[in-house]
Amino acid sequence: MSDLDKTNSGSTPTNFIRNIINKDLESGKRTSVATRFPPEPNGFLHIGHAKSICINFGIAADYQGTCNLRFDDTNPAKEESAYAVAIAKDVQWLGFNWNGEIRHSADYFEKLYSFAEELISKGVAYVCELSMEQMREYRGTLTEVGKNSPFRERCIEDNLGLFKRMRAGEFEDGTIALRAKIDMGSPNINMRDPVIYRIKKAHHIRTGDAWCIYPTYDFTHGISDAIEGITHSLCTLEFEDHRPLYNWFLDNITIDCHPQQIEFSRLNLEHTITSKRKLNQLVVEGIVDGWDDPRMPTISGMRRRGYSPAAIRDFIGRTGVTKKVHTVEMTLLENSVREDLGDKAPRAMVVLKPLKVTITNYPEEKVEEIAAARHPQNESMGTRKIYFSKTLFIDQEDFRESANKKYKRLVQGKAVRLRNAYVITCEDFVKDEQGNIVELLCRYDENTLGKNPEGYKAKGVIHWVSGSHSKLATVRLYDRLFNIANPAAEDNFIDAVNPDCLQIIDNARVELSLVESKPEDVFQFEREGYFCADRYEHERGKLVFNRTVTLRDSWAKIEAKG
RNA sequence: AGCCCUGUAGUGUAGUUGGCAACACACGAGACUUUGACUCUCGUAUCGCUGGUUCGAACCCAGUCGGGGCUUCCA
Repeated sequence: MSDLDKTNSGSTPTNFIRNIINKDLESGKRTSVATRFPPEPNGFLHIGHAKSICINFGIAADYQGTCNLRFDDTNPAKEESAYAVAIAKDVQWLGFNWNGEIRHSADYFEKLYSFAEELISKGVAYVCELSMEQMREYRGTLTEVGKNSPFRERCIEDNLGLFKRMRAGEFEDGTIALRAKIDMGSPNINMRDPVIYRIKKAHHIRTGDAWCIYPTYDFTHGISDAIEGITHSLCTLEFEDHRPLYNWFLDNITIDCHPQQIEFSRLNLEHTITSKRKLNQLVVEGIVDGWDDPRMPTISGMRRRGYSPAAIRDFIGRTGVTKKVHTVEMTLLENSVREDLGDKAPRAMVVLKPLKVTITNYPEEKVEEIAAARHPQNESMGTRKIYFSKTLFIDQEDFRESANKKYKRLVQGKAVRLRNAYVITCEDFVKDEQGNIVELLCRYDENTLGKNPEGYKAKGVIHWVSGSHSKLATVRLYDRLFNIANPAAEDNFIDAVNPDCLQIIDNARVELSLVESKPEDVFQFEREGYFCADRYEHERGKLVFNRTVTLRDSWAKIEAKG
């Protein structure tokens, strides 16, 4: 949790929810704060959930309150245990600890059933035998009021008996339901006698076959909040119209706690999709390699990409909390990632597209060991050994036969600094039959290790590795999954998938120190970007790195302008 | 169309008793640099629109226009 404090303390900006809580605490309406994160275990958590997690756990932590993790498992047809396991792990990985044991709405099924009986006894709930189609007709539309069900005035005793028979399994799915008796003429459709219990003869991941009737979300959620003593029930905007119903249930049952539901807007991210259905489609159609593919906006995908929990939390903090629909730029996320990794990631040199360089005036068998800083601004991170020899590799992008003055890399006849080593001058180059440059012939200046050359200047600094002291590695260059800002608005979002979202390089040359790296270790490959050793596939004998994010690249902008 | 919510730089937020519109990211210009990185400096808004109240309005009032959500026995 110390990691958490570092990024959040003091810098948490205020928002309308905190303002409400502050007032509640000042007025004495509340004396403590209790929140909850209530996912349905029907899919994997994504960046949108991260917002809800950060808000709920973050507020609880800042007010010395508690935050429960509760699985909202009221629909056995859609829920799976595997999702529940993955969700809990993701929450922990993000750096949060829930209060006590994991809760489940299913744990309250017996209480919920009693509360339903209470509503029936008070004459504000009834068993309705309208079919689903009929119920839809009776409900009316957005502009027309609904009409009362013919079963609405059934007597309390009959309702009680029928409800018991529902529980006993005497009716088939969809034939009968328990409804709240509210107002079929309400302009808020949620108040038009909503269903509170339906028949579902399905196996539940937690209660097994104990029940064949299941409470609906609206009935379950608020009561579960109240049972847990939640003070502020924070949810997304689409539940706004459900708030009157949330309150109605709590006002009509006997319970001594009435949490306040507060809605905030969902997180939308440019170039990203956060619909569970659409993310599933990407997986099913094999467009990505699974829910944890580094291109996915899932928590597990971002983890595999190399985004740290601190970076994700920082990003969420920067997006703020309001009720207005918004779409955040991808650069904001990338900035949080770079800022975090800039401090934490040790530097290393990796050549993605190797171009052989022969130092013509360097002795054949000589090898020099150089101690290179792991971090230019943080000496405490120490040094690693790199090796200089007659045969080196630089990146193909770092050499041109000729170039204008803006090009600060190696050009024939010009000098350049090899990062952490000597200044070299390119004298000649070799082309193959196809005209590709395959080798550079350069001289090195032996008086330039740790000092500037005398009488001339090196134009720039490029990275390199030694031919004899480097290893081959697989490097995956990830780019945004969608080129367009709002793929969700497309008729077919699959068509908007960026064809270049993954480039696999299997002959990258990495400096020797990287052989020691472990899965999930992060690095800055100098002048290229931040990378992490793959969580699953990276091993000592088979190095696999994923690009987390590139470095900011002002040269790309200059070059694009021409 | 009924009900509910929402409009402040390119983007996201702050602006809580009316008093020079703040911050971050992005973008542009420059400095520094053994990473074209980092860091630093400077620049960028007639607060959706119209009218009213006021010495003074992002903020108060009226109207208007735009964006979003709601018609699952989903959550």
